[in-house]
Amino acid sequence: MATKSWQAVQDEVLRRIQARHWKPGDAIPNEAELSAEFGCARVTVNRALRNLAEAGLLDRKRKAGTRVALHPVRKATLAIPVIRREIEGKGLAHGYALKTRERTVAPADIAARFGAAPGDAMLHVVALHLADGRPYVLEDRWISLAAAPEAGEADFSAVSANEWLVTNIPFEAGDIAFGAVSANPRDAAILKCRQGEALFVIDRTTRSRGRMITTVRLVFSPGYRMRTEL
Amino acid sequence: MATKSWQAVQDEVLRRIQARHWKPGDAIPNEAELSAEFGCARVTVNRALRNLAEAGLLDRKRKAGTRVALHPVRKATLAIPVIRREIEGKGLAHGYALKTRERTVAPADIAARFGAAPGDAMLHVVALHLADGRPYVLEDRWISLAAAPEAGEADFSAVSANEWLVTNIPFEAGDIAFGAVSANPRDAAILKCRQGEALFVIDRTTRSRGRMITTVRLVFSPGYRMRTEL
DNA sequence: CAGTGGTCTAGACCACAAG
DNA sequence: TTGTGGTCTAGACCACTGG
Repeated sequence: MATKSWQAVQDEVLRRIQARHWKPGDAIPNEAELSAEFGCARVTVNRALRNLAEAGLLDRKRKAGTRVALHPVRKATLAIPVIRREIEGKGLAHGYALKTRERTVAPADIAARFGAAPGDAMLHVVALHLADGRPYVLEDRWISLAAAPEAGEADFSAVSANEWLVTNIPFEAGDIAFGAVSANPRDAAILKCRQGEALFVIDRTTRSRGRMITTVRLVFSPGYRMRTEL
Repeated sequence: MATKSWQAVQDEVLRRIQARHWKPGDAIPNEAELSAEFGCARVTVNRALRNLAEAGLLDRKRKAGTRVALHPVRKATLAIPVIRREIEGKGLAHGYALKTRERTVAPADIAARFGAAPGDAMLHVVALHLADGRPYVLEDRWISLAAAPEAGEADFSAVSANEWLVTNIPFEAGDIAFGAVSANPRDAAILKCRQGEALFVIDRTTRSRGRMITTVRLVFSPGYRMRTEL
């Protein structure tokens, strides 16, 4: 049997897992044996197995070998585009309205998130994104002027802070959380929904050059759903 | 300059992007040139650049070359473990209580999701997962008995349908959506929260052997947040 | 047509971890 | 200690696609 490409090897291994030929917890043959069986180079097998391991279907350890994952942790990959492009990607017209933009000191909870001194200068920007003229998502953002002084020059009236940051500040790392909140009076007023309505939110903080740059809460209009395949 | 491992190459390329040495939209040198500069094999450069492209930071096309992405689409990878393990992973005790389990025909909306005939036999299972004795998530699931007849034998009183399916039905593909809903009377009663409270929900459908197997709505207790790094 | 990324190979050495 | 995956190399051919 000459299984050539790494994708063919991956497919065959996947087939054996799904056919329960190799069961969860089982050790599968090592790379040398598989490359002999498939009649290909070991690197080819390595690429296929590495890929499956990244997908969570295999557990690999040096010396211990490769095993079929007992509890396959499905990895869903969410694409998080710039908001304008997310809307345009749905074939809708993107609209944008800056609500407030003010230089101020960070309130305690925000400062804590930044690990910043409470008195540090920050920029607080609130804006609404629209899709075909209807409220889509409320962007409530804090930017550290100590970490990103360039942001002090941008006025965010035409280009959203979301987009300005992506194109102007090199990104490094961050964390993101998803949740649900009840619309507070401000949310309801801006998004034109009822108070207390369930809204999907994303909280994101971004670090760059080792420092906290920005933290944002995105509050989506009622009914918003974030989808992906797995 | 001898930059050896593919990770070192990746780091150096990342550095040049973040330092705006290579700007968004710019074409960067081809693999042969970079491998010469770094004093390594072309495959090593290929691995580094491929990785960055998968992460959304580079756009690669044959003949056209490699460019720094104009609108880097951040990819967040969500790990979606079995619920029991998610709870145990937080150091909490997992509890489980089956609420209802009934053989019935699919209501129209569910049948539509399955692409099944409205009269097809289905299994409807509702259960509550607890963390340290407190309601954690409500699992409301439909299973196609036509596609997974083995499920008819399982009673789901001790092992949740979530876990039973993962260990007994080979997975293939599916889609997943995240959103927010207001607690309806049943949700509120089971999760012991107020009606109308904002709840985070996950809707997931899973296909296997080319057929729809199951669709589930997970309704989380108030305050639940799903986190990840990016 | 020709340049660029995509992949394969055979062989080698290394790094980690189980016993 | 030793087996296993992780990676690197040099060279080769292929596949796509822009000009």
